Amino acid sequence: MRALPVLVHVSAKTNASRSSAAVEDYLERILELINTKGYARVVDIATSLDISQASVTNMVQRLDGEGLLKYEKYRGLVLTTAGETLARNIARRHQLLTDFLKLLGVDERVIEHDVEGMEHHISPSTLRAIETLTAQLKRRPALLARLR
Amino acid sequence: MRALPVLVHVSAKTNASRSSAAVEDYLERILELINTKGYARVVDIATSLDISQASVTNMVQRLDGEGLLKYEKYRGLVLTTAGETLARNIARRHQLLTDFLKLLGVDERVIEHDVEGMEHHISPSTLRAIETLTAQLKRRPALLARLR
DNA sequence: TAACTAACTTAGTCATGCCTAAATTGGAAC
DNA sequence: GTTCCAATTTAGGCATGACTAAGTTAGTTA
Ligand SMILES: [Mn+2]
Ligand SMILES: [Mn+2]
Ligand SMILES: [Mn+2]
Ligand SMILES: [Mn+2]
Repeated sequence: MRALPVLVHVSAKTNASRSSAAVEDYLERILELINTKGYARVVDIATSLDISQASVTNMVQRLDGEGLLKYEKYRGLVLTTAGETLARNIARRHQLLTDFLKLLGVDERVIEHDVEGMEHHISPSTLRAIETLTAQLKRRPALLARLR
Repeated sequence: MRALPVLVHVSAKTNASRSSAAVEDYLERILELINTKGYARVVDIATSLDISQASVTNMVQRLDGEGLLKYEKYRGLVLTTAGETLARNIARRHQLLTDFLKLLGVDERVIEHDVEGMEHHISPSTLRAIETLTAQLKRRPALLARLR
């Protein structure tokens, strides 16, 4: 009689590891479209992200495969709970960074650009730190004035 | 007699456009190695960035092609003026972000990780804003204490 | 000086994401 | 019910940047 395997699951199913910046950008924009238009069609996502429709179709199918949204060919899509959680999370980072840089007086266009990249590299503890700082700064007009 | 071409140079030579995060990481590390060990060999860069030697050789040849460093096969490399400028620039962003997050009391390991990603998305004006903020915060111990 | 070997390069492959061009689909208009 | 066409999907490519495996090089050592 042979010994039973000790480890049955080494890793459940190539666990959703870490989301890439691209995945976060798609999810964030999809949630935003759903919140403002009520739905997110391939053409909307493509226009909004300035990416070809073909690329969007491709990514949407991939996100479906990863369980971040449910997609029906030629029809439409809805975020799953997992997808919406990720979307809200990246949206929060985007918003916080934007608020923070606005407080510092950085130009809107630059903020847009920089935040779009930085948001993908903010750990929870860094997020909290900047959140706290932002809150404190907001009640110190004197200091804020000196920052510009 | 045919008409002469009107546009000889549409774009000098696919100008060094914008450096990728990878290029910046390589240049930053190369400069750091040169400053601490006096030279940067392929094996050093590979170990330091935790990337295979083959990948480093590949990138080093590419950076040579882009005029960011001079490379002699099997021998060694030196940064060009353009390469060193870029290297110092990314190093500065890295340092500033690190200082800033340290001030906020973020854990060293987290800082390392986040800065390594964020540093590639900081425009000059955002850099200046955080620089100013950091300087002001440094002379406000009371406020800093409240941030932790 | 001949052998050894760490460092290096080359060759071939892969994943991620993006593109254009060429079908396909399905709802709206006639 | 057909036709039309915008939206969508598929097919085929390309750039970036990483990997492993298989050579090559050159400096050290015996
Ligand atoms: Mn983004
Ligand atoms: Mn965003
Ligand atoms: Mn980096
Ligand atoms: Mn760095």
